[in-house]
Amino acid sequence: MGIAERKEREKERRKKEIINAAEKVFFKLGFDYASVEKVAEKAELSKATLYLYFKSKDELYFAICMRAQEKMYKLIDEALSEAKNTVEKIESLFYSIVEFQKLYPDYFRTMFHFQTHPMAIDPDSEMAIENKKIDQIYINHWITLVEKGKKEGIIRKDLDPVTTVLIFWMQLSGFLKMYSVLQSELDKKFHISEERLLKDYFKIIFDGIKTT
Amino acid sequence: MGIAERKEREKERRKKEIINAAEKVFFKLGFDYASVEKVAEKAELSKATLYLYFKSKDELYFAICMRAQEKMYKLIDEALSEAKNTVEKIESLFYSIVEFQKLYPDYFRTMFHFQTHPMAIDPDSEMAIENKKIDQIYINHWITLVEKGKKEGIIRKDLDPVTTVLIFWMQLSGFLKMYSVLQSELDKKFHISEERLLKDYFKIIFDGIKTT
DNA sequence: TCCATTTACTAACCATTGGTCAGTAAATTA
DNA sequence: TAATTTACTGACCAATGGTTAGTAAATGGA
Repeated sequence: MGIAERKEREKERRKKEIINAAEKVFFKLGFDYASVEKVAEKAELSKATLYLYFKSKDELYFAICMRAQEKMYKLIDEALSEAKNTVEKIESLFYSIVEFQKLYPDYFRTMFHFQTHPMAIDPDSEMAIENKKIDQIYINHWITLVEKGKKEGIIRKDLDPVTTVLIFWMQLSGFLKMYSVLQSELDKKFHISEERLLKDYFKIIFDGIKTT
Repeated sequence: MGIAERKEREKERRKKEIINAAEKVFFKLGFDYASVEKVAEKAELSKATLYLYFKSKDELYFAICMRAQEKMYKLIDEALSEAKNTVEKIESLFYSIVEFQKLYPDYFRTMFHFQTHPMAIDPDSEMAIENKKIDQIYINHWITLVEKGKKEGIIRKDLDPVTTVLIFWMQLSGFLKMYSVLQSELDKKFHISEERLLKDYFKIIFDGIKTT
């Protein structure tokens, strides 16, 4: 039955084309000001057709979030694989997330917006489950990294690994969100260079986590 | 000319009544799902009347932000006035902002949303100028606090005060935003208590800033 | 007191939005 | 060739942020 498979492939391709168009529109206008109609135009389809492939504007947005997640974790994997020891691994985890925001500011913005805005995504949908699973894998990965750091005497003994990872993530993504907003006026308004800010931030975080 | 003054007072009162109504609606539904029509209903006025007092939905929202700012700075002032020395002052600055999010989660949400979403507010409007001025006063206040901390040997010499204050604010407000989102699932999903999280966060920040 | 003007307000409207549905033309199947 | 399924769309709906033309009452001057 080659036809069914071809149709399946074509359906997937169309879906990707729609996400490509959505990316362009959402990145340009942001979630609030982007319209489904504009995405449809960019995809050269009618709006009604988009709703055959995605249940809602939120779900369309979520599809982009999944691409963002993929990009970020890929970047992290690359950085971690190059690190020689636990210290380097923890440090490069930090830097690769910073790098993610710098390389793909639109993807970062999309991800953060999703994390901080309650959206009407079916939590039992295939996409949502896949998304959560991948997150969980990485979180566990980082927790073992912190545990290793504690054993090796790199990280303070009085810090709980789960709590530390959570704080690390909350604070870093929150910081980067603020960073992405302020970035343009950093020099003009505060006379601070980007490098200086990131360097000092790094110092503050790590000398807090490290054993002294 | 008592009439003009009475009219002026009544205008101000009406404006406050509208902000009160707006607060209720925005807090309940969030910026995106709140409608100007609903605010008008709550204020027992027509929508068109609201637009005589506020240029746009964004400006209405901004009025609530200013109340939020007021509340926060008031809380900070109280905490700082009770602190006995520089260490206590810096610590209580941290805690009072945390306290602000806990006491007035809606105001915090409003403030953060405004800070991270580009809004169509006239930057030359009276409100916007007033807002920026107050911010500037407090930022300068904190910078001198960090400078004092450096002189007294409490804060590391290699940190630039301006950068440090900026990092402190970006990271803390970002962290609290994530905290407000995750709060409800903290125990369920990560088996972490709020106190533990905040305590460890405090530890991580401060042992990074302090001289060792 | 009478009349012109200003003030405070609104009903009705507009363009745009996210989302729906009845229907169609082409591909597939039997 | 006829029936069915697939992929798609035009036209519609309710709700939204924002505007406009107009009204009724309060005010001020004669």
